[in-house]
Amino acid sequence: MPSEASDKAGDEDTSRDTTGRTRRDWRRVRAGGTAASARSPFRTIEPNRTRLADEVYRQVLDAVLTGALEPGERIVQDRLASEINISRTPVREALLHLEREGVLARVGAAGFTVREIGEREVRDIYQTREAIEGYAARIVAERRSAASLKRIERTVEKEQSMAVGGVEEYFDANRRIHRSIVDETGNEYLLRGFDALWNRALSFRIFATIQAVDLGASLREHETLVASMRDDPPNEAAEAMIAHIREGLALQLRALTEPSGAEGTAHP
Amino acid sequence: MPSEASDKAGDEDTSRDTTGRTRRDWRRVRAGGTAASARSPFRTIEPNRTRLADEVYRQVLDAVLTGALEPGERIVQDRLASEINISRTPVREALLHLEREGVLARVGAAGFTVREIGEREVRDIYQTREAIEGYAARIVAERRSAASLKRIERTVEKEQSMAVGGVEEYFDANRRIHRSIVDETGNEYLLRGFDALWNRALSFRIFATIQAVDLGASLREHETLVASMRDDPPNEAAEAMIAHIREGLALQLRALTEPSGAEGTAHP
DNA sequence: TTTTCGTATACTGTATTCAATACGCGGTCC
DNA sequence: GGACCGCGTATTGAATACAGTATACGAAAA
Repeated sequence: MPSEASDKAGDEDTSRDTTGRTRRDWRRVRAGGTAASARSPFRTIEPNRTRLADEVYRQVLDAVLTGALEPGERIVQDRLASEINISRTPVREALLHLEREGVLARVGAAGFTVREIGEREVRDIYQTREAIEGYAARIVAERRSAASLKRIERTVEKEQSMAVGGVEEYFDANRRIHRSIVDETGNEYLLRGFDALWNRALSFRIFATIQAVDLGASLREHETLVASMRDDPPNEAAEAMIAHIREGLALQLRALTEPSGAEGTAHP
Repeated sequence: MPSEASDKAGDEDTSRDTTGRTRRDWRRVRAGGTAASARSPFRTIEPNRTRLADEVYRQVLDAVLTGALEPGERIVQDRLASEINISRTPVREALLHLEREGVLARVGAAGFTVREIGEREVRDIYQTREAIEGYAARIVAERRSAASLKRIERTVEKEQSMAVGGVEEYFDANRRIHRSIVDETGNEYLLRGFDALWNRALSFRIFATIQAVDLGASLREHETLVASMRDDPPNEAAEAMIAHIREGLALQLRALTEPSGAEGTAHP
């Protein structure tokens, strides 16, 4: 059951009452998810607890991802707020959030801008991917769980069949494949790191520069990776993943320097 | 030059002028850090741009780290704000920041609490440390830079001599040693991940439970790690680091289950 | 006594207002 | 013509005000 790493911190302990009033034991409250009160015919209705700030966050991130907001473009809280007809407060919160994630940059009294990216940062991002995904491959290989491998295999197959469209679809499929591997570790921290990293990478449209790629070859590589996790010792599986990503970096850098469209195999 | 990974995104490009007014080229502005305007004898004096929210963030984090705020303890925006004599706005911002970093948890209409941690999360944290630090060891070993190794070695020596005090000092020294290795990768993302992870770990006082540890043995292990990075192939250096951390996890878990104080070697 | 219901209120989320600051434009001096 | 300087103003940061919701406490009923 991947992606469900809810921390059921089982400690229980009555908290010291500093106010003198009887009060709820805050240590046990909502320490993870709603624990589905057993046997009710009613489904818990998730209220519209949509925080406006989250909505704004999503919208701005999408805009950056789709390129509607280009790197270097200026973002003004007040203007954005009035554009979507809310107050500045949630807008501000969302922008600060994006800044902390490295997508935006605060620029003094002049607002925010979409951050740019240079070759150095591309390298760093790919390197960090190597750390996270290489380790994930190691863990999966260590566990050698048939179920895990099966799920990853299925993802590879599914995405393989779906990624017949343009480059965009392909990269999205690729992302889901890689994500499924990290997901299988069941480690919430690793997965969060992965997502943050890809968000950041995509926000700079790193992958958009690659045009002419051999999709088939790339997908075959993923099958190789799965095979390595199943059959090879853990450190070799990690090596394979790292090599896979490293080739992707090389391709990326080639595409950056000669923007005529890169040749060769694609491993974004 | 570690810890100074300022991304000098060298792209330059005049931004299209949408407003018609002459305006500054927002693409180049503050694309990372203050890029030290070349050759000035004066150091840029960072003005009192102390955002209140950052101050609050720091204070609350410190409180959690020192244990002044215990896990499960409730935090109310309004109360905190009046305690430090500012308005609720920056307090709110700081708390949301801490929530996103996993230190606090939002608890519906009842405010925030300091998040608790369970064994599962301890495992995840240590695992993620393996990913980041293991990879860092690999990179350092790959580069085999004499300067890098020297710096790490010096850090180990220095911290070794300083960590004669209590357990607190020892853990802090240990953290600096491990951090120096990640730092030598020069990768901003890895380093940020490392810091976030340790902040989170420390905020739960994971290490505080270990009492009786053999400091000398632990320090010798660090020397072994350095030797491995210098002399062994990269994947072996990574393996060594992972093993080192994994032993630390084992010790930690033992300490968690039998709170009588653990025996044996310490590798936090 | 224990459980259920109703209401006061204690919170957060959002809007609005106030204050400070750095940007950039226009004028001025060389 | 180009560099410098000062002021208006755009834009953020912080404070205050407002509204909605879930919590907690007390009263009533079983």
